[in-house]
Amino acid sequence: MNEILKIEQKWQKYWEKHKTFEAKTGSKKTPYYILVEFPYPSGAGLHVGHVRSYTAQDSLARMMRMQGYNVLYPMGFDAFGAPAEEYAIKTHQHPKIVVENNIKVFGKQMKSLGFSFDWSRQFSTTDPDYYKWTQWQFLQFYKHGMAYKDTIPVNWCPNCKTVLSNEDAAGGVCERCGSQVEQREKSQWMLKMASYSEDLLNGLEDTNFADRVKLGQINWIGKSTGVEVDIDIVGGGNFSIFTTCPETIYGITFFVIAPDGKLIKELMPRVENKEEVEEYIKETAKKSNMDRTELNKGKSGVEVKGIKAINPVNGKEVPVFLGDFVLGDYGTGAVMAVPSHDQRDYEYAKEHNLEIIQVIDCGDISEHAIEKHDYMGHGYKLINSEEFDGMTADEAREKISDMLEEKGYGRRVNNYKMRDWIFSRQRFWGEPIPMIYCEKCGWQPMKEEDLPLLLPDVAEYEPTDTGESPLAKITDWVNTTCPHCGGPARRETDTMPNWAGSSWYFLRFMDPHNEKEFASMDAMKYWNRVDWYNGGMEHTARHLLYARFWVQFLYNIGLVPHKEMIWTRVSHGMILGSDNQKMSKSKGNVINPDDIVNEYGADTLRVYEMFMGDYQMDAPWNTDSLRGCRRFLDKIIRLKDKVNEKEGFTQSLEVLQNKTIKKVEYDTTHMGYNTVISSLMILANAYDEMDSITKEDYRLLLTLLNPTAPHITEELNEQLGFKPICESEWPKYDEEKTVENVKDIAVQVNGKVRGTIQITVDDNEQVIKEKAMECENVMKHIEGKEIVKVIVIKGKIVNIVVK
RNA sequence: GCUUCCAUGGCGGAAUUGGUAGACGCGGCAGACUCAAAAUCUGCUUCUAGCGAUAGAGUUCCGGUUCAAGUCCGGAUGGGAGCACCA
Repeated sequence: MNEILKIEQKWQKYWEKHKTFEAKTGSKKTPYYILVEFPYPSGAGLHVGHVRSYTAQDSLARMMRMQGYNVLYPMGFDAFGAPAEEYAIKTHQHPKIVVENNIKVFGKQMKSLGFSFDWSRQFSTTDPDYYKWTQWQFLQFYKHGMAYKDTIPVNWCPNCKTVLSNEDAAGGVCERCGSQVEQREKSQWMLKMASYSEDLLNGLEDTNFADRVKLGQINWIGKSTGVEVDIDIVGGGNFSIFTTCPETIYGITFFVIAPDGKLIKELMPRVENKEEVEEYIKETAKKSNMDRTELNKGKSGVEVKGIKAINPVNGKEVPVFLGDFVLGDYGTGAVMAVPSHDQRDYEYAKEHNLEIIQVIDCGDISEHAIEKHDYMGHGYKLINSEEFDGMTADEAREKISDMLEEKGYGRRVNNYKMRDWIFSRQRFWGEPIPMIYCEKCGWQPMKEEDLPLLLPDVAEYEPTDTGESPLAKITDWVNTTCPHCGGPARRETDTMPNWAGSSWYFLRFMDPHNEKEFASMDAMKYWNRVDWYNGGMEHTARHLLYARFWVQFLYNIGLVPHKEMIWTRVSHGMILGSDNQKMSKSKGNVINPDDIVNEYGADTLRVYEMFMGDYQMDAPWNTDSLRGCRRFLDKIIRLKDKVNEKEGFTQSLEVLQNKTIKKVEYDTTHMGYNTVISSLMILANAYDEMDSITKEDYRLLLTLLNPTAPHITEELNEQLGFKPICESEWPKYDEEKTVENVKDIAVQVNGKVRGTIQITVDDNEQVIKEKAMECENVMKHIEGKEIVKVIVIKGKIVNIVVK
């Protein structure tokens, strides 16, 4: 085994010394940018899951370089964030030191696996040279009115002691620690991401993302089309509601407004049951989102007495309720309730004994409401809806919307679930937000020339219960002067979320050492965009969405060449433990890549991870199967003994060789990594059956396997006396030689295989038919029967239909 | 509940996109080499019947389209993922 490690290290040193994988910006070769998500350098080290996607993209990168592309395959580290900070608190080290050490370990591990990264472009998001530009870009957001400070109820994680974005608190649970999130009113920096909803939706058309990735984003953006209707209050005043079902508007029997919204505050002076209403508002505020979902099997709420609202279409006066299922920050914070055709409204009406008016003739609703997708699909007609009676729901939907617009009662609008991006974190280990508060001048941006705003070196970085960042305690750092008036002022003490640095790192890789700009337009135009980006499915609604938003903004202010800078996005499946469970320390099913490299070699691990299954699906670890891959590489080594002195290729292997080149090329570019390996196993088996093979035969196999197993193939290639594979060209196949001259095909009778015949490429349909009829077993099955027709699919199959 | 993906031997998975289902690998069984073990090599390995040629069944289940369905269409069941009182 030591022999293998020696060989692997030898070639790793060779690549490093010869700068084999450094990409030259501006080279005349066709540029191609392959990206894998840069890792968070945790203390646990590299995971076998990293190895899977890095190897897959590495094999693509290595093949394409040999094909003459100028491949950019960079690597860096996303090192801001809570884990490093927590580890630092525990061990009383500065997070900077923790991160530096972890990065060293990760780098060493990656090098031991032979990934062909361009290490000259490496950086960490925590490098001041890098986060200077993250801060600079934040200032651009601010200067273009895209960043603002607002006091809103936000997701607060009591364990991590920080605010979380909606994306990080999906389901009311902290994404990092799993704690239940609380709602707290806090003043936060926000980025106006919601205003990009439509652009982010439309932009997907200019990408080649995998369907499941697109769908994930579409889902999260959550567009719904409907009508906003203005509702007058009896005795003056009004509010608006948003509905996606305007066709049911005649069925309104009450309205429900959000207890956490602004509307109820405005109405308060006119409310007759103030105490009751205020009590309900207080109770709601105490509940987290999760509680709201779980505790309300029944629908809680109180009537807002003294307030009656008017349905504009028929003048009907109905009561107004408070209900915590209505959210203050979605739509208008108020809804019309049509209990006959909405399950939630129905339950609320039952709970509070409210009137139910059926407006769509869809049969009995005494058990439950019949909802939109049912009545629309069935073409049911309207009733109790004045002049719209008798129209189908589909038709009425448009006609009623038209009417609302014509009469000025409302307008068609789109609503989105996606909110603005909560951009403040009350933690130490993040990019400081480069804003200064002055009593006289308010919030002021730092001067760009003063960036980077460095994190101070201090002894304490524990988060605080008060909801203030630990930076707030460092008065030397906090106290500064106002960039506008020069008077005394205080720095913002919150830091950015760790999604900030990763939102544009792929741009920096195009021009990583630029001191004047985050990346030059020339460099970005040369590399054009990320051609192929691999990452986890869990980043679809977060990192990838943030990154697209960030890039679209930069595009709109003229700083990047495309609105979408990422073309293809794919995601790999997880590697599970051998027990089919997610790998975790507590389950004891974690495989450490270092152990595998030491025992079997990096090439074996790489081949195994490519061979283990469908790249896009989860796959369980299996050490026996890994050993099988070691055996395969041993066979490759043994094949060297079969090499003879003859020139050129062996004639009888020609078709298989051409076919294999074609398949390896196609599969490598279509994520069929497992079948790349199996086709090479087939080729190796064919070689093994020969008495001897030529040097060229052998070198072909080594070259095709090289992208996946780069070390051992280089070594064997060198032993044959050839120049290194990584400096050679990829073999070309001849399409004509991928087809056998002679082939066995099946003959079916009535769709059942009854025999096989041998055909040649020259055989015409008539000849094939005759051969099929002469087949002994086929004759038995057609004897005495009437032949209805004979279907001949050239090169594939013959089917004889008989009666 | 909504959205979405998936279902093939003992296991991981192939199937040129409608054309011989089970490639390749793992595991298992039998054999060779060996004093023995490891390694390696050879053969078999979807199920049923048969010594065998062969025949029948078979890609979760039911139905349809087609000369031909793992693949396309409709329905059911089971499982994964995402969102979840979003009006």
